[in-house]
Amino acid sequence: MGTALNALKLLDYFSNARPEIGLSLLARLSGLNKATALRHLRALEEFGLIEQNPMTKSYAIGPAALRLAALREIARPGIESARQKMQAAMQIVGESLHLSLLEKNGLQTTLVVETTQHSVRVSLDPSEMLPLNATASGLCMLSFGPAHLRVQLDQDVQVQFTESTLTDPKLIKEQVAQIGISGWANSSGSYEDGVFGYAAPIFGIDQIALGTIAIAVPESRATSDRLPEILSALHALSTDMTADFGGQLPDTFPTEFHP
Amino acid sequence: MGTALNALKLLDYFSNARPEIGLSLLARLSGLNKATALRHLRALEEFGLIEQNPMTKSYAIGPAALRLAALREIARPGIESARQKMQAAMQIVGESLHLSLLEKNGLQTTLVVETTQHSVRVSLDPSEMLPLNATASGLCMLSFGPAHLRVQLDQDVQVQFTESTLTDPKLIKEQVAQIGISGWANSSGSYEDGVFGYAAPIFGIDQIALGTIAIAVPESRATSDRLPEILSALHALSTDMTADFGGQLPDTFPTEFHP
DNA sequence: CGTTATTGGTTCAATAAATGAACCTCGTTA
DNA sequence: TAACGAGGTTCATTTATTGAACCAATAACG
Repeated sequence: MGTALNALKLLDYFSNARPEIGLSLLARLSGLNKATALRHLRALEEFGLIEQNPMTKSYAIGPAALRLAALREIARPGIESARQKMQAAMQIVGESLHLSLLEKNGLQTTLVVETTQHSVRVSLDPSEMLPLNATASGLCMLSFGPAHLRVQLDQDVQVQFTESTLTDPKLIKEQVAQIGISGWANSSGSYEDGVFGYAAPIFGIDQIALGTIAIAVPESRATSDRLPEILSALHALSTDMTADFGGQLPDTFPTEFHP
Repeated sequence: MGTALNALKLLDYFSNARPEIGLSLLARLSGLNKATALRHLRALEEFGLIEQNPMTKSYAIGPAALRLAALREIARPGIESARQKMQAAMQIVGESLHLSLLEKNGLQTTLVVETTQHSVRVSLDPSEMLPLNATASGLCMLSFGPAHLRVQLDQDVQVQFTESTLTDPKLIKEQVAQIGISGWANSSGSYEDGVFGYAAPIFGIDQIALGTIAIAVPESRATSDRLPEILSALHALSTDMTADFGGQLPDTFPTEFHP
């Protein structure tokens, strides 16, 4: 049921690591028949969501994506000013930032601003779904997001990404409780080795987190003396962006973050 | 033929003026049966390209648009730096800018940067297709774009938008020839009364324009003393953005724009 | 107030559209 | 040159899409 949806799902196979995909590979990845995949691609191409490289014959996301994003910005403003705030914060902190929003299927990285100040940087994939148990953003979301996320915690099996990934629901809940008090979350290589993350919530009108803002730092620069700077930037972004999205901070939310 | 495409076409009814649409209206606009429209909307919603406002029950473009735009930026970089350049130019010139790219169906406004310096400003709709005969961008595209556009000029009927819209193919061709020499195009209320436009081409690797960059000025500020400033900004954007998009200026392209 | 339109959404038989195995052609590789 | 995998096509079979009528709920109206 849902031909249109099946066609759209092809778009999910494009990612940072694989921005262009050929017909055969895409058919294999999606499990669809080549003919079906091709017909879907043609439909998407006609709309502009897919573009075929005339030389390589490979397919990539098309220009219509940009138009729709602009339209989205009109319907639900916030991203544009978020981008600017993140860019400004990036200049000060000198690290990559990413904004993630809670969507139907999970926590989606929506906006990435990479640092221009270091060649060793954390590079995030905007097509990625963030695991709640293994990332600072995810833990933050568990702590400040809708209750059903915490309920599901006991049901779902938590994936182990690295040695330091938390998978025991009990340990995760302890972390989450701690984050509820401090207001910010951090992760030390629990998703990817060598990547430290610091995240803070962005609240909706109902004082429940609708997304997170996070700073990702490579291990080599994740020294404790940089923490105050990072936390101060994070707190400012958290409060400012909550306001931008028309949300409201809970009364119990700390007025500043402490290490 | 093409269910997926029909579903996607629903997205085309969203615009600056109508960012949220209810089921019945959308069915009427698209000519689809309500049941069909609903099924399509549900499919799009599941993918995240559509989002339903739980209060008003109206539909709007969803968050997946942003994710796809980010993916597009990876596959075909350029927009992000284009945005920054346009923002910088906006600060200097103090007027709204828009980038339009030639897509399958015509010239699409892809990126809009509105001026923050004046309350009277030109506000563009990113979902709009620009008519080639009535806008500075369109004329510019006719002049520097692929040859088939000029061929079609004789076949298609040119729409008259205002009193000063050019509709005679002969007159249009004269204009286009002139633009080919000067390098930039302008329009004086030929699309919308009271809006002056100035546009310059952005070239692809084949030295054929793949898009245009334009500055839109309300009539009240479109005085001749501001022209040098506008043209200088336009020329810089034209050459810089051609480079950003991996393109090449034709050898005959002027090194600066003259009134 | 009762009436009338209009909204979002559902149902189900009729039908039109999607599907997939096999096939074709062409460029690479062994 | 033979084998392979690439992109793409064909067409009988099957499956999902379609749309008129219908329902419940809300808004508009005399």
